[in-house]
Amino acid sequence: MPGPKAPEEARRDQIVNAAYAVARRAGIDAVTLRAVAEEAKLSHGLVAFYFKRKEQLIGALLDRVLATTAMIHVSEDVARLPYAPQRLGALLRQELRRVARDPGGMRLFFEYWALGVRRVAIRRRIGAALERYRAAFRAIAEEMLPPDSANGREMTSATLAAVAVSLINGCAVQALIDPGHFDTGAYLAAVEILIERLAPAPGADAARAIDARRDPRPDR
Amino acid sequence: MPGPKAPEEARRDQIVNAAYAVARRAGIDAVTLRAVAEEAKLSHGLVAFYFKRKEQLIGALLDRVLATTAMIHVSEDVARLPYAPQRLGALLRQELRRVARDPGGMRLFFEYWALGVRRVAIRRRIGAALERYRAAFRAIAEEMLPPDSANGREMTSATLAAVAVSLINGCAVQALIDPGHFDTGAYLAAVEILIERLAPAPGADAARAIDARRDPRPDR
DNA sequence: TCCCGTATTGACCAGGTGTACAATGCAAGA
DNA sequence: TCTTGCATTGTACACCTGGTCAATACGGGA
Repeated sequence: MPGPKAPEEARRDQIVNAAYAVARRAGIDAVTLRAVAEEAKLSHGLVAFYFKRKEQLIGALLDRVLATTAMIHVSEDVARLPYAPQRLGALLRQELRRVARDPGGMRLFFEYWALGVRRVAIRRRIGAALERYRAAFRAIAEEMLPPDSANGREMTSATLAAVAVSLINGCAVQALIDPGHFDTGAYLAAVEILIERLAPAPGADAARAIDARRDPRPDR
Repeated sequence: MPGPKAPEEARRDQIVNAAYAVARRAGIDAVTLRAVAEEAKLSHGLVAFYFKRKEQLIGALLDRVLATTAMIHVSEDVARLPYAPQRLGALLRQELRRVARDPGGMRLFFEYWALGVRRVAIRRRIGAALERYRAAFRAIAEEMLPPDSANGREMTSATLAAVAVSLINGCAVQALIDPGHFDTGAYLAAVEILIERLAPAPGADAARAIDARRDPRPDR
């Protein structure tokens, strides 16, 4: 099973790496066999040899894009926070920072999103990725909305997770298109206020202190 | 000003209409001079004659897309609502309904958004459209966040408007890619709960009951 | 009726695309 | 050393793109 097919797989990785570089630099439309081949210092014939159809190359590239934009990693520091609203806030803060730090990845994600509108295979994979993304928030949301039905009259963990994902993606849509007119720091502050309003946390200040220690104040 | 340049302008409209139809059916990539010409039952030479550069056709098409997706219309019914939170909720409901009723338009908007990432002219126009879109919400938000600084510690009308726009665009991103796993109705309900939590409207008994429980924020 | 100006057409071009494949290079085994 | 097998190359092809432009169709004055 774990055959030493290293060389062949390494070539494929090299090609996908090159495709990723091209896509970041000039967009998905610019990911042509020849452009990728030049980036990888190979002949375009070889690229076509390893990915029989261009669609396969685009699909392999999508793997990488989703891995870096729609994959959430709950760090130890975040998981240790005792109150769910704190964790939700910390996670939102983490993801919004990622968007601000690596806008290129998010741009690529949206380019694929638009592609997925017409191509079923891509659409399904993006839908699944978003579903996994929501699941990470849903786990936290379940703690925030306990059986106390008066608290969440119609609010379920699923919808709260969807709102959280909306806040991230919606911010990206606005911030990436004109960073000048969009204050991500203020946006994040507003989101945190919303969270407190939804489920006041006893130690909100503690959570802020932790984040402040790691990153002294976002721009202003 | 009302020059009888009707015929020439009518042709351009006809061409843009055809381009819009093609874009809705098959995406922006499919908007080629020949495809548009065929849709309009003209020769591709004529399309190229009226729009010297394809970029101009794409630009004219963007006008139409923005007019139907990033243009907000506050109806009389909504404007008559006495309390700002009510108007905010009604506006969000209206826009989310529009997204659900005409997904094609929103898809095109995002396709252009992705295009704008690389093309400055498009990016600027989309940025401006989003700014106008936010402005509509900002007007309402200003009423919701009066000089009562304790109410909105860091929350300004601008950021609240940005959050509202995020909720719409973020919902579209999730709902359009896999309508099966996304309950827009539940999402809207959650958003309305958030609004009540943020600024309880007189007459919303449930919201008041919750607030009575414990909401006065410990400042700082 | 002819005539003329303009709206319209269709052929043509240069460039770029994905794909196929014969021709090469090359390194390891006999 | 020669041979063999495979990774790699470059060429070729059919198609499509945006753009140009001479040739044409056509409709309304004279």
